[in-house]
Amino acid sequence: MDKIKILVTDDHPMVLEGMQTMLSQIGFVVITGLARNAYEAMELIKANLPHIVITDISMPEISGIAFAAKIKNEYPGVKIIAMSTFNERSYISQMVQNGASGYILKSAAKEEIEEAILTVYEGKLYMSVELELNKKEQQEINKIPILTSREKEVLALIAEGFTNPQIAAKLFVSPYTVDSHRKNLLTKFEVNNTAGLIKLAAKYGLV
Amino acid sequence: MDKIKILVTDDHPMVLEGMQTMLSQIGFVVITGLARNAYEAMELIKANLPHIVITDISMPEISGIAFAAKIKNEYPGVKIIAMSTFNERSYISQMVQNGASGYILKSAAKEEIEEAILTVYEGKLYMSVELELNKKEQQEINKIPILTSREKEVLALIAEGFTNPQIAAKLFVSPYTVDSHRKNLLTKFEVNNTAGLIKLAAKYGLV
DNA sequence: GAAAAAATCACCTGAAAAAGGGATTGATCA
DNA sequence: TGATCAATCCCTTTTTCAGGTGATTTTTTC
Repeated sequence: MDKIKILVTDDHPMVLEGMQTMLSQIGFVVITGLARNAYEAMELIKANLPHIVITDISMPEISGIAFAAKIKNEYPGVKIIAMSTFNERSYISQMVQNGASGYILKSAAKEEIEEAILTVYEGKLYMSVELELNKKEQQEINKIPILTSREKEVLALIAEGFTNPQIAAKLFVSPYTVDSHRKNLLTKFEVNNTAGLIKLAAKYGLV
Repeated sequence: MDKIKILVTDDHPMVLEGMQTMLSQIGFVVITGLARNAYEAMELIKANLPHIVITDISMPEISGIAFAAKIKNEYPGVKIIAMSTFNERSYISQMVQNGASGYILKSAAKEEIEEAILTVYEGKLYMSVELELNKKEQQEINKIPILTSREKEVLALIAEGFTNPQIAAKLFVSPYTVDSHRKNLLTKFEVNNTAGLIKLAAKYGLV
């Protein structure tokens, strides 16, 4: 079979180096590019159209989250594997929201990266095993609701402390509409008031 | 002159790989070991006595901070360069307290690592230039309100999504009392509704 | 032992949110 | 082409919240 084309994006040269070394030891992949930021990466994607983009989550300028959205928008076929350090797993949900198919830690060993690439290449979802410290968290991730873009907007404004009328004015829609979105948010998050909503949203890194 | 002997400690294999590649490109250094944790590192220090130990700050089991103290205690002559990601710079002072002579970010390029090694080897202090943007951060930390224990209780229950009457029942007090606490919380956090309250509380790690 | 802070309780008002119902339009997709 | 979903809008009732004002009783602190 053809080799799986991979592009790696990370603002840390050290991580790029490490990734390059590791990936070069995997027979079935070929590195089509190493980028230090989303701009460079977009150029390289345009030039080479990789199968999979492995990207860091926290990068200056354009974050991995925004980057993922951009990729999915312009190249829906490209799979994305998010990469982060341990203490950033609150962003998992955001990455998944924005189209990531996999999530690995920077502490991942070669074998895990290999598995992640294969799994994602087959169209499945790969979540780092080191993430499942317990079953509860795993279950929780599956519980993270998928929000529409409008719902995300409304959620963000609610979190900022705006009331329905204020939000309605900002979005140029009727307060009734905002109320609908709000109700849908409560339903999706399975909570019964704003406090629970914001707490969960904060937990999942959505606000 | 003799080459500068360096040992690198990091729990992320990728970072070790990257460091190895980078350091091997610097003429005047030689890697005497790569360790994934403080235990391994102590063994390697014993065996080879490096001039400089470059260590990650956040590691499981023994943190970089404790590790630095250990090194300085047993091998006072060994210089230490702390390494971290961007969002950990609050630990700088602790590392310096514990004997680190240098601080670099994992995003450092080869040239900076080179400079850091030379500077530290000469007995001087090296601080990554990229660190200085924390006046706002400092201010924000000072803004975190001091809550009474009762307020913390109430805040936690609000965050759980309970209403004032429910909280009152749980705490065996009047709903009026809960309401008072709630209002004090809003005042202390300088917000005007629950959404803002929970968002801030989540940000500060209080819920 | 006095002063300050924390915790408690009370009442009122008006605004907002929650919970319930339903309806229309347009886009997307199988 | 029929189904689904997102986004929009509408209505009512009940409950909760936010803002204000004021007071008493513990507990802590100086």
